[in-house]
Amino acid sequence: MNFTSIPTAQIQDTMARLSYFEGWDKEQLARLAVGAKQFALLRKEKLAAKGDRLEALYIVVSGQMRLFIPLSNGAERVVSLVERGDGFGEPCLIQDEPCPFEAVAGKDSHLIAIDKLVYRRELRQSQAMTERTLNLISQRLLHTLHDIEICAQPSSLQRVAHYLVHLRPPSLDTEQEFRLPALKRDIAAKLGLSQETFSRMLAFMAQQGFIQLSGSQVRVDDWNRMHGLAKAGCPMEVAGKN
Amino acid sequence: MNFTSIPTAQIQDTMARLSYFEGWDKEQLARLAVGAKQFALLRKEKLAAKGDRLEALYIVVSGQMRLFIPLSNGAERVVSLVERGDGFGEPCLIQDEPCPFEAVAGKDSHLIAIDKLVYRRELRQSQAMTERTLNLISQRLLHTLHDIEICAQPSSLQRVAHYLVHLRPPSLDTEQEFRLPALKRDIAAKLGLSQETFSRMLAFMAQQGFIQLSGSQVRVDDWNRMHGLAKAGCPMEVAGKN
DNA sequence: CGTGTCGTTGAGCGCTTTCAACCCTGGTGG
DNA sequence: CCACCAGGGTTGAAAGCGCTCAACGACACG
Repeated sequence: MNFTSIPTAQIQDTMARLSYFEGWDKEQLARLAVGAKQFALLRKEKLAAKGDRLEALYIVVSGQMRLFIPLSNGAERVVSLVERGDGFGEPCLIQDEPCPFEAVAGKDSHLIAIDKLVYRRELRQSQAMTERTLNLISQRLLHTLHDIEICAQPSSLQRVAHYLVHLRPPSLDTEQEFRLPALKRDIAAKLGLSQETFSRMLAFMAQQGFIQLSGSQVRVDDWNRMHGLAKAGCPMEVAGKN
Repeated sequence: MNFTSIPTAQIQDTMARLSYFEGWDKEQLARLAVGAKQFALLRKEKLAAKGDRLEALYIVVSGQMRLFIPLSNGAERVVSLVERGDGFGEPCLIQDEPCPFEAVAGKDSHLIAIDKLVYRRELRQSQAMTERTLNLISQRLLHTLHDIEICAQPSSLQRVAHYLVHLRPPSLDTEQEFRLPALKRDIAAKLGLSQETFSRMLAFMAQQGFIQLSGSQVRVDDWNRMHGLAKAGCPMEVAGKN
């Protein structure tokens, strides 16, 4: 964890450019920046272990953080992949509870750490900030429920189909080609699948003409058919010849 | 859905006795009670479908609500079992998003519905209420993450063990006997297991001396051994004779 | 050209599900 | 008092799906 000593004013400046703080008061940011630190993490470097007491709110400035629950068989269940402009740790700080996941850098990253006490003090004193945070956490809870919905799908094929469908939102009316937002391994771990199964399902969908894929580029020609896959329990039929 | 026309004052009175509103201002409750309705639900009666726009915050006065995600194979993935004094729907109201689950009465129940507009107005105007709600939702997010952790366990035996361990909190230092907090069917659906598998795992744990059970009464003699089960990937070994 | 990371493919096993029948309990009405 | 029924739960047998292990391929980097 490489602390590059950076003046508060510059940290505040960086914060102002992050989507996390979009629309926040300038004075609010100034107060939050007090005692905040910026630092770098190397790929695979661990920031927090499951059960740790977090001492700060973390915001990703660049890179990516993998939040996951370590499993007894050595595997991981990815809970969230935090990209630039997003943060994590609010519920732990607010409730003073141990961290429910492990936080490891997925790439070389830069983060900002906002001191826990400062954070809580500001939260207590600013209605606007409390509201924003409530919105944020509500959003995140809904998002988590949606993740659960995906993982609850009875077959792995449906899980992947559901995931792809959920990946559409950014106006893919004309552009139906996109790239997977993370390593396939991590996506698999988020869907509760092994890397191998995820690969096989993608291959199957390609072979059946649901998608075309090269590397992490994916093209979906017919979203309706994809929706069908997500809902219908097509039992991965003979797949021999159609 | 049987609306028993009840005066606002009496609803406010009922609210004051619910743990959900513990410590809230009396005036706050009075304002929230305006436009609130109390009603009864019969066992299995549906209150909201997945995708519905909720028009109220719901608080359970008696009975139990099952919140679940319906699956394509007709099964359900229980997300939460809401008992007396708890509520649901806040994130949907706050974010104005469709309901991510289905809400059905698990038993004959009585609920209070607090009008969406009233709720949001009060939330906007009261720092205290925003804070409380933020705490509530944070708590719920952490709880949901823990549920994910349980469901992520690689074997069903570990899932059940984890679940039982998590059921301990209420000072079971002396009293290590308790009863399951819901129908086994619903617990199974919350663990992402079929009813049959859940039954088998309990039977196995009983046969191996991890627990004693009669009906929904469970006694755990050695919590350490149970912890062991939850973490170690004991692959349901031969179980023949020890 | 070696090394590390990411991903694909193949073969085999075993757990979980599914479908089925059966048991048990409590309530109801003749 | 007992027959009957509905709901909840248990148990058995069979089948399939996803995991594990392992080897291989592709690609980037130094």
